[in-house]
Amino acid sequence: MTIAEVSKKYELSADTLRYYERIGLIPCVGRTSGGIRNYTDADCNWVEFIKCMRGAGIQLEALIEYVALFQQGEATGESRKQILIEQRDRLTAKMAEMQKTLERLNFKINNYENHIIQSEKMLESR
Amino acid sequence: MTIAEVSKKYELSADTLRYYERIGLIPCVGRTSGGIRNYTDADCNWVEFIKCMRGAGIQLEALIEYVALFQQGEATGESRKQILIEQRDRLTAKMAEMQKTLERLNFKINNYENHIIQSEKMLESR
DNA sequence: CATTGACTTGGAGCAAGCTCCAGATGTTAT
DNA sequence: ATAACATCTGGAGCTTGCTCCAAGTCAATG
Repeated sequence: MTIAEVSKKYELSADTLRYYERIGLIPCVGRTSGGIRNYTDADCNWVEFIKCMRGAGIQLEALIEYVALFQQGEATGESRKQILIEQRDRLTAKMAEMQKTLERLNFKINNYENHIIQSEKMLESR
Repeated sequence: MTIAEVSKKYELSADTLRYYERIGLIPCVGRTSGGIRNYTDADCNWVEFIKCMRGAGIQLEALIEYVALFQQGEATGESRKQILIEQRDRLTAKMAEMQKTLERLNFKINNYENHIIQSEKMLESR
C-alpha cells in the first residue's frame, strides 16, 4: 500500500505516518525500487495499533520503547509486558479521574437544567 | 492565603497559578497593599474547580470561556450549560475510546502472562 | 517525452500548557 | 536596618506531538 492509501485507511495524515516512522514507531517500512514507501499488512497492523494507543493518550515515548523491544526479539517479552502493565495502570487511573469529573459535570448540568442556580455566589454550581 | 499556601494546598506550582490568572481562569485575585496576591475562599474554589477539570483533560480554552461567561452574570447561564454539556460529551467519548484500549491492553498483558506468544509474527499480540 | 501530480527527505514552524528567568519590590527575622 | 527569603511582572524557553514547507525525485497520462 502507498502512504496515501494507509493515510486514508487509518485517518492519519501522510505527515504523521512519516513522523511515526522517523521516530521509530513503525519499524522499517519497505520501499519500492524508486524509494517510495510500500506498506505491508504487518506495517498496517502497527499503524492501527499505534493509532489505537495514541487515541487513548498513551505517550509516544512508551510506544517507541515497546516497538524497539519488540524488534529485539522474544527475550524482551517481560520488559514489553511491564510497559503494557504500566500503561494500563496509568490508563485506569486517568479514567477514574475522568469519571469523577464526569460526575461533577453531570451534577452541574443538572443544576443548570433545574434552574437551581439562584446566585452567582453558589459555589457548588461552579 | 498566599500563593505559596494555595500552591501547596492544590499541588499546583505558583507559576501555574499565576499563569491561570493571567489567562483569565481565576478572576481578579485580590492583592495586599504591597501588591501580593491574597486568595479568598472563592478564589480557592475556582482553583480547585480548574484543577479538577484540567485533570480530566478539559482544555483551557473551554474553561476560560466558562469563567468569562460566569463573570458576565446570570444571563449567561444557558451558554455556560452548553459548554458543560459539550465538555461532558467529549469526556464520555474519550472514556469510551480509553475503555476499548484498556481492554486491548488487558488482553495483551494476559497473553504475555500465559506465555501464549509463540512468535514475533503473531499479530494479535501486538 | 513532457507535464501533472504523488512521493521523498531534512528541517522549520506551530499549538497547548506550562515552566523558568531576570530584575525589582515586599516581608520577616535577627 | 540589614540579611535572607518570598513575591511581583513581563517575557522567554521548553516539551509533546504533530504539521507544513522547499527542493528534488518518481510515476502515470496524453
